[in-house]
Order: sequence, then C-alpha cells, then structure tokens
Amino acid sequence: MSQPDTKERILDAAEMLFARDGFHFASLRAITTLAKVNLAAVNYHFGSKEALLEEVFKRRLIPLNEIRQAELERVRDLAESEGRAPRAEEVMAAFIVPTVRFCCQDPQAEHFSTLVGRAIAEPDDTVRNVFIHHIMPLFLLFFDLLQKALPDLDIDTVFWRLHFSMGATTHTMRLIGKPELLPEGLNRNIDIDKLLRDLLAFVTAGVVQ
Amino acid sequence: MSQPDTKERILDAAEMLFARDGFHFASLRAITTLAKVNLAAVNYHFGSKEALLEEVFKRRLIPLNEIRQAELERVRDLAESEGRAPRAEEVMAAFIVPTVRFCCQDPQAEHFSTLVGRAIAEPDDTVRNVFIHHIMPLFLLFFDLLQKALPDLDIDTVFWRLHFSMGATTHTMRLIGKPELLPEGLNRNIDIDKLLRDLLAFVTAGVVQ
DNA sequence: GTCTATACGATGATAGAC
DNA sequence: GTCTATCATCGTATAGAC
Repeated sequence: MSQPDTKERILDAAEMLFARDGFHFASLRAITTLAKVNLAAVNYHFGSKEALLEEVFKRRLIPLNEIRQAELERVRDLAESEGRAPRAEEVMAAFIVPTVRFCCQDPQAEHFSTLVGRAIAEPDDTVRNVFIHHIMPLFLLFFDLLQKALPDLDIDTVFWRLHFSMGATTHTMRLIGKPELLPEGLNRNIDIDKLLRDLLAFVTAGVVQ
Repeated sequence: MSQPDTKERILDAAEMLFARDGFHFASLRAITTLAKVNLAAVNYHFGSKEALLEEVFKRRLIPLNEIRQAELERVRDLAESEGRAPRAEEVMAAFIVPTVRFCCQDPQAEHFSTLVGRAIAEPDDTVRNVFIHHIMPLFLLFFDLLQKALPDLDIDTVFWRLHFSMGATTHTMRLIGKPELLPEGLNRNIDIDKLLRDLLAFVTAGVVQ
C-alpha cells in the first residue's frame, strides 16, 4: 500500500463526523476531505457509506466484547473453582461495568452507544445480522451464567429479566455524554461510579427480586 | 378538499415505510407512490420530510399520551383523596401498561412501536429530537409522581431509576412483534399479560429496592 | 386551496484511465 | 491504490393547471 494509513484516516474522520453531525448529515465528501483522501476511496476500501459505518462500529465493539467475555469467564471460573453457582450480582456486573466504562473513556462513546441501539432496532436483516453475529456468543454466555445463578426460575423468566436489564443499560449509555438532555434541577455532572452502582443495584434487585 | 384523505394516505404510507426501511432510506418518491399522490404533495401538506415524520409520530403519540396522562392523573388524584403519597407500583403501572398495550392492539400501531424503538436509538438527532419533544411533558409528570412516591430518595436517584425503567420498557417493546429474534429454546408465543406483569415486577423491584 | 409537472443542487456510488 | 468524470437518486422548490 502506498498509503498504508488510508483506511485508518478514513475511519478516524468518519467517526468524528458521524459523532458530530450524525450518519445522514456527514457526507462522504466531508469525510474524505477531512481524511485527505479521494472521494472514491471510501467505496474502494469499504464498499459503501453504510459499510463504513459498520467498520467504525466494529472497531470499538470487538475490543469491548473481548473485555466483557473475559470478565464473564472470570466470574464463571471463580464460581466453579469454589464449587458454587455464580451470583447474579457478579454476572450482571461482569457485563455492565465494562459496557458503561467503555462508553466514558473517550468523547466518541456517545455515538457508539447510539450505534449499538440502532443495530438492535435495525429492520434490515443484513445490518442487524452483523451486530447479532458479534454480540450473540457473548449474550449466550451471559444468559447461561444468569440461568445458573437463578436455578429456580424458568428459562423464559430469566431471559426477560436479562432483556429488561439490557434495556436499562443501553438506555443509560445513551444519556451519558448528553447531560444537556437531563431535566432542569438535576446534577448534570454525571458521576459514573455512582451511576454504575445505581444501575447495578437496580438490575440486581429486578433480576433476583 | 377534492382529495379529502390525501394527508391521511401520505401518513399511512410514511408510517409503514419509515418503520420498514428507516427514516433515511424511505424516500419521498416511494412514500408518495405508495400513497398514490404526487411527489410535491408532501412538501405542500407537511413542509418537509422531517415535518412529515413529526406528524406520523404525533398522530399516534398524542392519543397515547392522553391515555397515559389520564392514568397518571388518576393515580395522583386517588392518592390525594386518600391523603397519602402515590405508591411507586401504581405510578409505574400507570405509565407502562398503556404504553405496552397500545403497541399490541392494532396492526397499524405495530409499525408505530417499531418507529418508537428506532427513534430512540436513531443516530440522527433529527429523528430523536422529534420524539423527545413530544414525550417530555408527560415524562415530567411521571417524574414528579415518582418523587412523591419515594420521598426518602434524592432527586437524582429517582431520575435514574425512572430512566432505567424506561429503558427496560422501550427495549421490551422493540421485541414485541418480532418473536423470531428470541434465542432458540424460548417460548416465541409471547403472552402480553404475563410479560407486562414480569416487566412491572422487575421495574418496581428496582425502583423501590 | 389542491394538485401536477418539472427542474435544481447535492449526494452516494461507480467505471475506467493511470 | 488512486484519481477524474459521470451517473442515478435524493429532498426540495416553484410555476402553473384545475
């Protein structure tokens, strides 16, 4: 490659402009100008604007998934070594803590969380399947551990309580970095550690009841 | 009006195509073709594509909000007449039950629930802001009642617990009507009444802890 | 007032030369 | 791999028919 960092420069520019202007209003002409590459480079390297968005998304999702997978496996192995079932609170924390922390470590996080929400709601199978393909193995491990933590509940009940918890978590990520959306009279200086404790206490109370 | 239902036909077509394809990929040409009206009719009757989206939302959101408002006021007035604070579970039910039921009662409204799910997750501020603008007054009443129900908690804690509950609810609505997305081994014949009970029990446990 | 036909500028995508 | 030139389609605007 004569320009070995062309793809990276496009990804950086796209991530910045998708975050600042939104997917629709960030034009390929603006992205390629900022990245100092030719307009056609996006379609050459990525195939389409949608595929570029997907790569921007995956660049963050894959490392995050590795962290969450490692945490879930750590909880599973610790419980096994102690000859007990994992505790529901441990399982929830193993997934939720890295998820929320990941979205606070840099200014792009806000957009990443909306991308996750969008992928979940996407009606187009091809786009949604890409997301499902990356999240499903992780979700199944999460689901399996939570079933072990709650052996007295039927599988459907465990699933829906997990689903409720995921909804609470993703909805929360959407608001981090957008404190201007908080109603008047609230503390707009969000304390992430306190928020994480509150969220974990909330979902744990709902999951174990 | 020589075509008294032109606006309604545009709204029906737009609701279906916005839900199926997303706001960005549903073109005005596709919408006006499906509605059997001229392309320019959208800009004549609504002003812009974005204004059309807002009307699509308002047509369903305003009646739904009236139901939810009435339920919240009923809970508030009943508590007042009995000289007590409203109970958290009553407050949560007043909002959540009409919300979930509204999206299951007729096939047209099913498109709306898809739209709401997408609007909240949409990367475009354009789409999300339309939704937030219409839900905010209701949210503030909801918030106020929940503060009265939980007088020992500070305002920020109440807000976040409410926010977690809204996340669980909207995430759940996203899955209703799409049981094919449920993992293998789960009951795909979703029982709305049971689901509502489970969701209410979950958020109530998290809110009151 | 409503509706139609048509045109405009900008966009995402692509073919082909280098 | 990168470029230029070009294309189809997009949202929008407007002139004029009924």
